[in-house]
Amino acid sequence: MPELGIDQQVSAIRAFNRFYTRKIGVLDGVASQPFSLAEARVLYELANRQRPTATDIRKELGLDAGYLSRILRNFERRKLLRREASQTDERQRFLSLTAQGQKAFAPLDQRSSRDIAAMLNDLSAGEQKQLVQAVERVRRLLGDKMESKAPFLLRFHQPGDLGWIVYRQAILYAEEYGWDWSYEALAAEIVAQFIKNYDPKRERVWVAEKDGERVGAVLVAKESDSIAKLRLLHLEREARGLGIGKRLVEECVRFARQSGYQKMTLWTQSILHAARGIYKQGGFKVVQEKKHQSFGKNLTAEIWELDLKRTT
Amino acid sequence: MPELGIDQQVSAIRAFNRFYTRKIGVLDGVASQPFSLAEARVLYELANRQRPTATDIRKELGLDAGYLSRILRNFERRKLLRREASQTDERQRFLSLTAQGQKAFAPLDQRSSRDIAAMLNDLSAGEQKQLVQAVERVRRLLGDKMESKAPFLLRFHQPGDLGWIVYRQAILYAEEYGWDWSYEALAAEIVAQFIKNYDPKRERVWVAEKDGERVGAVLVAKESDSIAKLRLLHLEREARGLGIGKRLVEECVRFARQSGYQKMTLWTQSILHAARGIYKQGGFKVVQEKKHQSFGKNLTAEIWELDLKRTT
DNA sequence: CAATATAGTTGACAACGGCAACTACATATA
DNA sequence: TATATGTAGTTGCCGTTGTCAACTATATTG
Repeated sequence: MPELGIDQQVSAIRAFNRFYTRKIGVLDGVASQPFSLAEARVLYELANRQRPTATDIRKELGLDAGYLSRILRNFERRKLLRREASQTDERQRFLSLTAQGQKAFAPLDQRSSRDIAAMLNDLSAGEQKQLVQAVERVRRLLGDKMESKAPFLLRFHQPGDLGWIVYRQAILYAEEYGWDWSYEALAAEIVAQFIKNYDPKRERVWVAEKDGERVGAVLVAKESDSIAKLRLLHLEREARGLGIGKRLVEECVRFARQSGYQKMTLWTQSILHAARGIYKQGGFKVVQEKKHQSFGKNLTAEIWELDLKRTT
Repeated sequence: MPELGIDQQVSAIRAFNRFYTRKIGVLDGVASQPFSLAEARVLYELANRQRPTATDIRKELGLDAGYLSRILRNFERRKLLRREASQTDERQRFLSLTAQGQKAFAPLDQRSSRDIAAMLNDLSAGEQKQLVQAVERVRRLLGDKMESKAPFLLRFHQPGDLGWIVYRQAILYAEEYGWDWSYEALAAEIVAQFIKNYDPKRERVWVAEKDGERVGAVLVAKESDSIAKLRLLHLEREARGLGIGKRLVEECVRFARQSGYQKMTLWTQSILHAARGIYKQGGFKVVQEKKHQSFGKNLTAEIWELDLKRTT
């Protein structure tokens, strides 16, 4: 990939800022007639909070206190706003929209939604999804802690998932541990064998998704009639520490029990600390260790096992 | 994937707009002291165009003509701006920054760059790349025709590329033709075999990138000492029609000739019209056809060949 | 209790920015 | 060639937006 220098990155971001500033300007439709931009923003806050104080809004929007005071007085005069004195602090007053205020906000809100819907409508379904994912990625990268509605979701596999697993594992282990292409070969081989002999009743893939993007996966393969093998567990960096790995392994164990296996086994490397922690937590025990040279590094391989008959 | 309704998409975009508006506000540092927002924007345009007229700027920024006129007069009074009468049209005057104007613009520009650089600096290298890619994707989706500096770029393979090929092919053919998971099995198998027996001198992978993202790939595998096999050619939808497929195949043919193969062969399906067109253009000929049932569909497979000794 | 901080208000005032009338030149039409 | 229409840019008018600082009233701190 042609590495971009920091300057090029900066100018890419600046270009985006100019572009998007204009885009938003167009979407705002030169501010919604009866309200100035600042008023519209205040209105939005009033509509989307429960009984804020003036200071809450001032801090959120970074407005001048005097200016805000006048905007609010104006709203009150127009009977859009109600102010109720606080019991605990007589300086502050709780703000809320009146029914009339709600009514005034609605079209403004709808217009904005309609404009955006129209914009989305020019895109195909796939592009829409890409757009939403891209903007959410930007927000997440720039540190907006979005309370993702669902923290994460597990599902069975879909077309492309197994290729994705090879793709991501190869990159992850190359970046983090410097493993060479032979690891990708191994992963591809495992996946190819898995699909070719796929037994839906006794084998399964789980993919973890967060905000619509794949963030991890694992698969259970049949080693023998009584032994299940857990393979290719991995989590994307941004999804670690959320308990997703634990859930994936738990699902595997549950499935293996249900499918009548006696034992579950897995093969891993001693340096994969995060994964090891998860296995340990899941009740697996190391039963064998072996130094070897693979993937361009000196490694210590480990075989772990879990007895599925015992209820831990 | 949990399909988002249009409403959820709209609200995701709106949330982003609010978030990003604030972000840009912060980056602008409450407008750069000696200039108002509008002035700063005008200054930016003046600095980044060669001899625009007032109307050019007015249209670009959507400013009121009177307002702009005053801003420009103000700049001229401050000796930041030079206006030269046009020969061809005596109504208009060409605008350009004086040396002093450049000097006034520089810190403003630097500040903006510095702020963005600082923001980027809080991210890891990988995250920076993701951010740039995400904003560029947004721009592209929203129809900003960015003259991508390089239309596209071909490179050899890196970790993850082969997994990526399986991943994307499986999804593409599932979406476009409804092929089932057995195609993914085949692709994974091909890739696994390819890596396992990889012969750097006589085998090769090309990946096409556009704006830093993979958009297509192909590989040349050794069928026998004298026969090369072209495999797994594909292009992402957004990269079609740009001549990338043609380039990929040309590279394959060139490489195969250079590596001493006598003949190049490939296997494809009659319904893959786009790919077929590229093969035909590359001089390949169909030498065999066969109906078969695979990937959950009734298909007609074709074997194509190209004699590498003839110079077409 | 005095000192200090916080919530919110008010007046003064500079700047922003939209509108419309206007000049000067250019282009189309007959 | 005369006339109409269009475009580039300027100017005055004027309401709106938004900043600053002074001020009141209540809370908090030590």
